[in-house]
Amino acid sequence: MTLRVYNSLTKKKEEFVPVEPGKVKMYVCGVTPYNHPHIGNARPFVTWDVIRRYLEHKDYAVRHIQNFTDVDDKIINAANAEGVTWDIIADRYIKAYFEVMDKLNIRRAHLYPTVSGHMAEIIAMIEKLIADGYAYVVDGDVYYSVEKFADYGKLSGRSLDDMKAGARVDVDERKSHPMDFALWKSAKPGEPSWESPWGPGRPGWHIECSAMSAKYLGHGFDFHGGGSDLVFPHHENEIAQSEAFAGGGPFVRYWLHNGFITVNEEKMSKSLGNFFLVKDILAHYPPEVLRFFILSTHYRSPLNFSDEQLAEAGRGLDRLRAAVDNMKYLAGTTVARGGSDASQALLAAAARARADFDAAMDDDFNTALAISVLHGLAKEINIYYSAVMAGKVPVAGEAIASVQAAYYELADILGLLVAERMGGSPDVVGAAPVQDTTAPALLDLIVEIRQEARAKKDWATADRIRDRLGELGYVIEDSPQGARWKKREV
RNA sequence: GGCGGCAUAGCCAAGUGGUAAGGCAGAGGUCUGCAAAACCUCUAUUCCCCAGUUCGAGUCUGGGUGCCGCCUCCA
Repeated sequence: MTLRVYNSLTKKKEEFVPVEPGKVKMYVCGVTPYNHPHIGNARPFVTWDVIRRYLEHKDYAVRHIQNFTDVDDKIINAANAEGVTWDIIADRYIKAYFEVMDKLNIRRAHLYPTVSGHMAEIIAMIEKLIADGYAYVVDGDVYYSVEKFADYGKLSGRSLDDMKAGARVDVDERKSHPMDFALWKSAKPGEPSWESPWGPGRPGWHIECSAMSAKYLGHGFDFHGGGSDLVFPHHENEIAQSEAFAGGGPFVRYWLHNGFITVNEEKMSKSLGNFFLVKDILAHYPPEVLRFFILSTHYRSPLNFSDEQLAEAGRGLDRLRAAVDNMKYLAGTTVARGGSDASQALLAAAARARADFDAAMDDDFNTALAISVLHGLAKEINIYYSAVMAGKVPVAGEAIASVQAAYYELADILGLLVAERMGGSPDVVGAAPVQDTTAPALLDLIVEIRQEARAKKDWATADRIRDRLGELGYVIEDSPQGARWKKREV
């Protein structure tokens, strides 16, 4: 099966062909660390984490680079407001970034290059752009001359004339074209600065990604992504810089952009002030619920956030988790063993789910459809579970193990159900298992006693035990095969 | 003003021109001592509206309407 991806540059779905067979090089625009990440920030990283997981599932060796823009006005402003240096702010929020993204089970990129760590590369790139006539120096600032780059506007689909006409900002008279953008900004008093051939200053916003992607991935790498608000001007400018620098294109083969998270149908952003911090959401919901919520919509579509939607996502995720519980229970149960037509049907369902899942993901990473495949398999598992619990079919241990493996494997591509597989806590996806052997033993004992009460038709005692355990967060389920307890889902 | 995107049930949401996935919520049923869980059935004669192309359109074309985004920092 071939992977097809929607390329923002061509505005079409295209078959994915890597530059080098078997390898994928991807660069994802990271955050400017000046505040705690909000959930709008979380979407691209969950999305790219799944993209990477799926590519690795397809046996590609993935090289994943994601930057931190640690030299920036917003950081400088935050630092001045607090009376600390810029690096204190950047370090603090880089830590904050990792703290929540780790909880969301986002695998770390192979490298997180920073602007401050790549001044030499950035300056060298600017020097060449000047030497080649694509940039000019004015009073210690360096600007990129958009008119020198014939393809300017090809990503965002706009022409220089359109932009000149629609310019809403006061034009700096020193620029030769209103859309020319800064490659290097001369230092103003009190700002952090670095030495350069044009005097002390700091890089413009866009040049870092051109310089760092070139260093770590080379020219013409496979995937470049980020939020769709980065299409213009950020990515447009990156193309202009990198293709001018390299003397040709393409800078990037496939551009992928995720849609926004909205609140009341409006874009969630720090500047609008309508954002929810990830850490605050995680105080009320398990991280996996947020992750599931994000993946329940195709990455290019807008995703409206609300408490109700998140709760609904949680209930949908519970269904997937319940199927895991049922499989685990069957695997550990003592009911009669042996194969059956039902177990054959279950194995067939698992094989079908694998194929359907891949087909969904091959179609531009359709996670919403992939989740529905998982729901379909969950249903098959539950049908089998019901049949076993009703005493209609024996348990086929090998079938269960095989289906469980398939289920976990698919869930893992989405980065879900990690706690179920690892036996960890749902509070931190992927956390170390909590080994508490006493509580299960006690619960087994209590359930056993309750079964004796039930055998004597002492319903009052049986119900009291069930009610009291319910208050403690444990659910009792009776069946012809006996009673089982489980911890109530969050 | 320029450029782009989206409109599918009560809610979320997928959908390759061939007769509307999945989830949540809701109703009924099976099972159960009662529950719970699970399962079964039902819940869009129809995909914003109007034309057109086609044997056939949620899917293509044109025109409306509404919403959103980018054009300024933004994932």
